[in-house]
Amino acid sequence: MKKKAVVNNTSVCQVRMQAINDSMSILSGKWKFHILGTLIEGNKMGFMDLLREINGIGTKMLSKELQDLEMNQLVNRTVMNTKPITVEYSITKYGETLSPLIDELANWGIKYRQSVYGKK
Amino acid sequence: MKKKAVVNNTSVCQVRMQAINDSMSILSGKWKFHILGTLIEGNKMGFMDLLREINGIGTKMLSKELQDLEMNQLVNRTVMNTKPITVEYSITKYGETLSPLIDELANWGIKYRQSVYGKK
DNA sequence: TCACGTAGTATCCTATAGGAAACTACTTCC
DNA sequence: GGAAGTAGTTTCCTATAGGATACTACGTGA
Repeated sequence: MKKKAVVNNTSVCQVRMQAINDSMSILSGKWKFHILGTLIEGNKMGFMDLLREINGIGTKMLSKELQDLEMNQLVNRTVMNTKPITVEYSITKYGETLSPLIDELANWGIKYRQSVYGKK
Repeated sequence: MKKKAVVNNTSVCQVRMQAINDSMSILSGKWKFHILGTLIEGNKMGFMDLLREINGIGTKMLSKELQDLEMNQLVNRTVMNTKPITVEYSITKYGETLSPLIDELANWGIKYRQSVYGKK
């Protein structure tokens, strides 16, 4: 039996792997999907709105993750010149392209839970 | 201006958040998507095949992640009674339900890369 | 007998992710 | 003047993810 060559270490597979790495590096961490998901369905939210809406997140993480997402053009941050200064976060058009991915992730999780606890 | 109540802290949103948490806890880590993706397109692979195919992974991580995935019924591990003992890893029917998610992730990453470096 | 291929385990180490809590700074309401 | 709401920043701490390396154990072919 001869040494089996590496099956598919070029072109398509490598591009795919790289693509998955790219996606993961941008969407990594415990909170990105939650933040994006929340902004997708409730557009225009303040920092405190997000903090209340996303169960368990703290100010440090929210702040840091929002900066990451802004840097990657997935969310907009607009400072409003209101009486007490407020900030509006919203999803960008580009961020909206993540909608199917997030839906897929959520739906898979729901199906998973059903398969574990039995559907009722 | 009255205190704004929490917008949506029940039912739908909470279920969605929980679902995303479920998915993420199962698919967490640097390598799960790569392993699953590789097994989806190249069914029946040995440990060493995977090690060679997945660029950058080491034996410890591969072993650990495969155990996780097996525990969650996403991959099958079958010990073959061949001359030198070999092991066959393959994706389960249940694991295949992740195919659209992985495709979505990969395609998004590809589009992202194009948008950053310009399409050529 | 020794190198090589199979399939992992075990050990050690480090970087970072992420939580808790306190603090800043500004404004408005009471 | 003080509480409370806005939007964060800073500091400190710890758990864990993950890499590198070495090792086990078994069988085969030269």
